[in-house]
Amino acid sequence: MARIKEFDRDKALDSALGVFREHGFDGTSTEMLVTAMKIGRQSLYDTFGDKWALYRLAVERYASAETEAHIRELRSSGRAIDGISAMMNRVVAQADRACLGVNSICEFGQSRPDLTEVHLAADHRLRHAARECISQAQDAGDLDQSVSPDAVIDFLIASIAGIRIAARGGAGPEVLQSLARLALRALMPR
Amino acid sequence: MARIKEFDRDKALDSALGVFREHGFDGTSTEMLVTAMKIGRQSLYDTFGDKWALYRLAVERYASAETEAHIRELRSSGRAIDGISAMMNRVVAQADRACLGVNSICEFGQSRPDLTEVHLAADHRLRHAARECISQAQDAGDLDQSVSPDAVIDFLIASIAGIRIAARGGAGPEVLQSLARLALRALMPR
DNA sequence: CCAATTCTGGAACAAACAGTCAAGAAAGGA
DNA sequence: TCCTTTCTTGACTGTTTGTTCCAGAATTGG
Repeated sequence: MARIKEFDRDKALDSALGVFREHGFDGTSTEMLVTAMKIGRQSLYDTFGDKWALYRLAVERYASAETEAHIRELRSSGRAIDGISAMMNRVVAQADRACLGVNSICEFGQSRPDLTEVHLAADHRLRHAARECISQAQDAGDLDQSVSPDAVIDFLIASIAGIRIAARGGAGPEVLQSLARLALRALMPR
Repeated sequence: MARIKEFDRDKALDSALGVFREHGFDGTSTEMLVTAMKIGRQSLYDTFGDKWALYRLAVERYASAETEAHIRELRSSGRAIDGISAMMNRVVAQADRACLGVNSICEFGQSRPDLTEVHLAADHRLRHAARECISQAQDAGDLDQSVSPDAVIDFLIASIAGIRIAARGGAGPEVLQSLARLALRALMPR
């Protein structure tokens, strides 16, 4: 058993994540992985099990980091609505890099229960944090009260996915910005 | 050269489309294709060239049919805004089947120029038809005038993608319905 | 400095892959 | 009937896949 050290493990996982994110699971070969991770083939299998386990781990890591980043933005400002804006702006700013979450949902749908579990966990975590923020914004009169917080989150998440797909399809920054602006418009009080 | 007859060709292409739509390009083997299409391997290669050509053709066919369906809904009613609603409702109603357009953009991004071309053509066609409809709705006071028609189309397309990703991720009909409703809300006059 | 551990590189594996070949069945027309 | 074209079938090729095995280099700890 040859495990690589903890420090390199995380860096290697990040490299694998980058490949999966760009090429998907089926589009990524072990050759591409060992090259990008700069470790031997054997170390890969000893450390991560097999290709699928590595993929699942990468998705898990990505989902966790992304969720954390969303929440950080949500809480970045005193006014809750500004936090929501900040979250969407971050998505727009980073839309040039493919989203592993959207990618994996697209590639596998609901066909892999262990993957679905990962998505559900991240969704649950983000939903929990966002609910609070959204309620605040509603109380402050910055968000329409007639839309339930859960519906708001669903809409924001779907809008984020839409923005990322648009970006992957070639849309420029100004278009993405407009998409985010319109998404927020849907939630404003009238 | 053994070409299969025109009638079967279309049915076979539809079958291939169904497989690609569910499993993507890399996730689909020629074995799966010949089984689903119910033709011999040789007929496949003689008729369609190779796997990639068949895929491109399937995407082209799908994009064309989907664009046509969107436009049909857009023009289904006297009031333009009702047409837009109808388009979104159709998307919600059919969201249980994966979208080959979203799928192929997710899988290949901008890396295949011949694919990008197909997407651009469909986008152009839909945009052209929708512009007219949106202008009408704006003139009728059913859509906010301050948002440019092109921005409206981009937003609608992105929202459709978002709805479809949500569906593939497991969202139920009532959630999808709510997403569509909120998307339209963003465009309403205030 | 030695010995155990950890990692690398290359070779090897069976399975699956996309694509080709050739022989024959089916069908259609004369 | 016979001949030509159209299509199916199954075997075949070379490549690539994911994974494992093994010998040796590097690193580590005592």
